[in-house]
Amino acid sequence: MGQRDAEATRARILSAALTEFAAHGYSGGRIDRIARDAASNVRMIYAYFGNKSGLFDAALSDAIVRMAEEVPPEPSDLPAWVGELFDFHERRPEVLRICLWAQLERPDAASEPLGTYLAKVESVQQQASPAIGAVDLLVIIYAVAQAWHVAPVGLLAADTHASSTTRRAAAVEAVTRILA
Amino acid sequence: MGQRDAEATRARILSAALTEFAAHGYSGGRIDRIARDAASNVRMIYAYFGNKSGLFDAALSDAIVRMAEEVPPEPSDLPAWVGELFDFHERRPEVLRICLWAQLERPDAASEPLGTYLAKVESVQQQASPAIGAVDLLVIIYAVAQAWHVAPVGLLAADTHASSTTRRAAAVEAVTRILA
DNA sequence: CCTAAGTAAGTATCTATTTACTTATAGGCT
DNA sequence: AGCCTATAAGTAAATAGATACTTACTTAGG
Repeated sequence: MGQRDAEATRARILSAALTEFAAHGYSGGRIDRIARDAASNVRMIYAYFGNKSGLFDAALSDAIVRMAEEVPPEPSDLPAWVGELFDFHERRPEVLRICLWAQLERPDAASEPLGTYLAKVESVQQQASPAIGAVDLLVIIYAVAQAWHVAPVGLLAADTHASSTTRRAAAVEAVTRILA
Repeated sequence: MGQRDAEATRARILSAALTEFAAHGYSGGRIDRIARDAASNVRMIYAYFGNKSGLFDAALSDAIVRMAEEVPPEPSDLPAWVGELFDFHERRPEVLRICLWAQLERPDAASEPLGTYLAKVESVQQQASPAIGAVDLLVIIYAVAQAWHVAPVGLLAADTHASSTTRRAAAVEAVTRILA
């Protein structure tokens, strides 16, 4: 294990790719920058990931898997879960950003790793009411957790003395009321 | 007013730009395609809008203004308003898409036209509770209205027999409960 | 006939991808 | 053990195609 460590290089490239694509998206992301940031080489990227889209998809999957690990589905306490999702998005904004970008630029990419969350749907089913189905409930909770990240900046600026604490509380309270 | 109509050409370019940027984003959007789709010319785009970012910002502002006109703020009945917002996003997905893209690629662009919505904050103030402030409430409502457009595709696929009608009802119901 | 709308054909730069090359390292052979 | 070599890791430089933006020109119409 000297300077030649395939796994380590691969991991560095993946990490740099997440940063780059989260910041600039797929078509805005630059292979050269990723190679430089990873202290590696353009050629290695193609050796490991085939092409740009392969790299993007790998970075995306990696990010989703990481999220699924850090914020495991918790159907028994959905208000608590929205709080944890909120925290995660504050802690790791790159994950949400690359997901949003994937949604816009490559909507068909990496729907796979989502299986973890899908498994939760059934458990939620019982909490769902006739007015709001299980999947719709999850979709809404997911949206509430990231609401402040997709809200127009101009709107947020209106909140002169806002803190992430009060926002988090608002998200939890909203989901609590939805379930009431 | 023959074939030479500056206003009409400008409008065609703007419309084509909205379509293009909504589909591919700022850095993915192609000036040549916009010129072709507008049945105009690359040179005209630069004559009217200066450069690519000028064109993007113009298309974005135009879209936001159109939204503000079609779905006017209605603080007195927020559940009804979320329903109308939901309908608007179904009717004109380009507007939401270009807004999301602006959020990611050019977060500082075009916060101006949002003033219309900001004016509503005060009216909402009274409906806000200590747990959820006025701005946060608007942010959440805004997020719920577009929830199905930012939800991972894989999650939506789980909803085998979903319709926009039931989704709309879910959004309205969710906001109703939040306000209860 | 003069101004502004419109057109066509560049140009310089950028960027994904490849080709041709160098160096480290694991493992078989003596 | 110590050499030798096949293979995988790493590098540098070229290429081919896009793409934002310009320059030089043409034509409509008041």
